[in-house]
Amino acid sequence: MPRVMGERGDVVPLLAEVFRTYGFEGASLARITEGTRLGKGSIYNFFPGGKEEMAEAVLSEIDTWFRDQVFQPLRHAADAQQGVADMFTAVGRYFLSGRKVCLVGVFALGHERDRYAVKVQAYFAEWVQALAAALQRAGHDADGALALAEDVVGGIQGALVLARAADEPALFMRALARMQQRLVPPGTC
Amino acid sequence: MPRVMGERGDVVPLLAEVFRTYGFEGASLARITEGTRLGKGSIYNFFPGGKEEMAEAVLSEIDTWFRDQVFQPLRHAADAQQGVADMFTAVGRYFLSGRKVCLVGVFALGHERDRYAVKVQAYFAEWVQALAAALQRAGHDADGALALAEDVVGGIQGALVLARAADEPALFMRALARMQQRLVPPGTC
DNA sequence: GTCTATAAAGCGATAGAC
DNA sequence: GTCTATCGCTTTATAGAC
Repeated sequence: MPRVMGERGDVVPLLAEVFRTYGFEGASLARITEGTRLGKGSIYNFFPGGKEEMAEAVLSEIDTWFRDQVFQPLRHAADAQQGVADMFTAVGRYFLSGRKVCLVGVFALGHERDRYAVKVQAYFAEWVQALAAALQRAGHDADGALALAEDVVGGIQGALVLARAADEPALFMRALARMQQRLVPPGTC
Repeated sequence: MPRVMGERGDVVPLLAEVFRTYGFEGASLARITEGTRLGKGSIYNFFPGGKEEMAEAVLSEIDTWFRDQVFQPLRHAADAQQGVADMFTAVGRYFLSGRKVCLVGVFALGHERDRYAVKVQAYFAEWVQALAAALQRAGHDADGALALAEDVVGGIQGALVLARAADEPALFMRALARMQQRLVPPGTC
């Protein structure tokens, strides 16, 4: 059989884009078929569980990406300071310099939180924890590192809100730069 | 005719709650009638324009509340420092100490942003501007005040995301306290 | 694996009785 | 001003041809 086109994994990024654009309830099957260029039959062949399974797959892929590209580097970078800097670079790229929104954040604010509580909770908890560990290795005390990590992860989410509200992606990058500046001096004053 | 029950204005807060809980697309008329305890007939009597007009009314009420309770005090408080402190108090109360989400933030992240672009944009722009003005009156230079204002307004939105993701309202109040601490020393170091 | 056709339910909105 | 009944459309999901 000549596998004509993509596997299930190829569809997930397209699905993510649809969910990001319209939210879970707004992502109708009409919009999904349009965004994936796949018929309903194909979609349900890949995701027999329907929209719920699609969102689950999207969240899993996001989780994997952040674990590989952000959380693990934060935890295991030889130079903790550099690991934090790399996080800002990766995050700026991931959110397309402020033009892309965080789906987990969207789900967290909406009614979707209840259904995907575990994954939504784990995503932010792991991010804060990994960043706090890096900051501690860079010289901060435990309490200060945790507080700073919460500020930064929250600040990133808030900057995405503001950037999209103002339709001004540059606002996000400016906020990222300021947060990074706020972290670099561990013992300086 | 014995006016049995509420006027249009009494319905708006109930509508706001429904939109906050389910988002615009998720706020079906079934959920709206349940949340307002009004039949479809009554709803459409108050809001002939349907859901769109309902959301417009909700956004307008939010805008009015923040202008009266937050933006104007920030701009005209005799003591700018105290005006900023009052903002944190008002915001903490408004969002029920982190148990309530910001509808404008939800709309900003979602597809609703396009339809309500002007109001969403204006809400955050006015907030940042009013806070920056207060910070400048409190001793910050213009650029620093604007940057700090963006950090704080964004930080509030982000803290709401994190608090709801973790289902831990206290996280929001802790973030508020840290942001306030970051602002009070204008000339101290 | 991909499509079209279709079923059953829910949607926003309207009409008309009271 | 509030209700119930109903319209037409869209929704999710399934069935079956190819």
